[in-house]
Amino acid sequence: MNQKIFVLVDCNSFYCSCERLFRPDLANRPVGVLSNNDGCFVSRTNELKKLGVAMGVPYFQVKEICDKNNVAVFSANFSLYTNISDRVMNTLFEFAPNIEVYSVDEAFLDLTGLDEKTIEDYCRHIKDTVERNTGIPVGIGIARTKVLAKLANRIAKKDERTKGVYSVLPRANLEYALARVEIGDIWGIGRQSTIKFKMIGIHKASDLRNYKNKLFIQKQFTKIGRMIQDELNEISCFPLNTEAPKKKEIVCSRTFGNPVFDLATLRESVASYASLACEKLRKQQSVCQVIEIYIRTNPFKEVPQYARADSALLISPTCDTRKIISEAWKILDGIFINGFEYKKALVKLSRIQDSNEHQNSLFGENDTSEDLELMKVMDRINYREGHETVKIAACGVNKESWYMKQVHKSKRYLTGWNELLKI
DNA sequence: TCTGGGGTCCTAGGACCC
DNA sequence: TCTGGGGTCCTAGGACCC
Repeated sequence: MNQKIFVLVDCNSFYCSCERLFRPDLANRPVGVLSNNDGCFVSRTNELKKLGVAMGVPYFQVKEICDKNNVAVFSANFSLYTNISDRVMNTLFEFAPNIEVYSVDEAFLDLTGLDEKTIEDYCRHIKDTVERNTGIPVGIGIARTKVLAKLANRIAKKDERTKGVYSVLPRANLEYALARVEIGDIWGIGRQSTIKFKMIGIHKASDLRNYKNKLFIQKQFTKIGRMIQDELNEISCFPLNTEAPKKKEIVCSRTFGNPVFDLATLRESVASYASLACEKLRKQQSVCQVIEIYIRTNPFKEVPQYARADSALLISPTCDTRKIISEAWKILDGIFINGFEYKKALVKLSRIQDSNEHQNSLFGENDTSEDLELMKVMDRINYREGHETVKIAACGVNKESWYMKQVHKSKRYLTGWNELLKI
């Protein structure tokens, strides 16, 4: 039997590592990156983790710790991270023809067929090359299945003796890893399932692997649960997906920098999010037929609460920002109630179809070639000259009242001519 | 004062059909 | 007393991921 070999390459503290690239002075300082609006920590270096700052914790709750320990705190700079991610992935493509770019900081490589005696050395070579080419440190896990590669990767990162590469191909390593990793730390097993697993006496990965009643697992934890169990037994269930499929839904939402009370401002934000969503829609050459709008107040604040969503089905699918905004506003007007303190709005496009395959409507207003050409020109200008160089007037010009706060943002070292690193 | 954003998959249950 | 059976399609909501 031709046994598969999956390798998971995962960037260490990815956003933080990106920030460090341009600030070598931060090499030994704790670094953290915040979510939009400078809300919560979404990336932390080991130094910051050691200070007890947990993933997802609100910044204001640990600000004192950060100040006291000279933590370098950054607002998220996603265009920078995406750019560096591309460089990392391009380097990985040199090592394997079949790659699944799983997220901004992770990729699975199919290394089936390589000599198992030397595969660890090969992976160390991959690791060194990525670090040399991009400056981003990575950890690598090697296994027969994706779930096990994830598990191996976890050990590679946690255990310094591995020096960042760990293989569970050897029997002894596999047993060691399975006995050590908690059930809740397995890829695909979240909080709810962890509770259920523990109730039936499954605490470690090895417990699940050895559990005899597969039917029960399937019944209680769905098909996915059974597949995870199989993967722990080195039976591959999750294949490598080398092509990124088109999105079936496109969501754009933001928390406001300041609370919003009036419909006019809410409309501006919804128009802006709709524009962004439409750009993504056109980028994958799709049209959509359903638009959903959601607004809500701040659930953390002691004020009267309100949240509501509604959607509209278009007669003819479209990717025209103007039509989407006008529909979005109709929905918004229907769910808006005066007197609340709004904190967030969301735009979701769904029933997405291929733009050249969808059926035109006999009755609705289909996108004309002029409409499509206009959108194309807008996208081209904005790509070349920067986001919102041209935009629909509905998005507003002065976004200060609602636009997100980013007090600690680093420069656009790679995407803005005026902000290139000076040496 | 201050708490993120963007996705996918699965299942149960209702609507509907013959 | 006693009230079909089987199938498909769709959607909402839960769970999970990074």
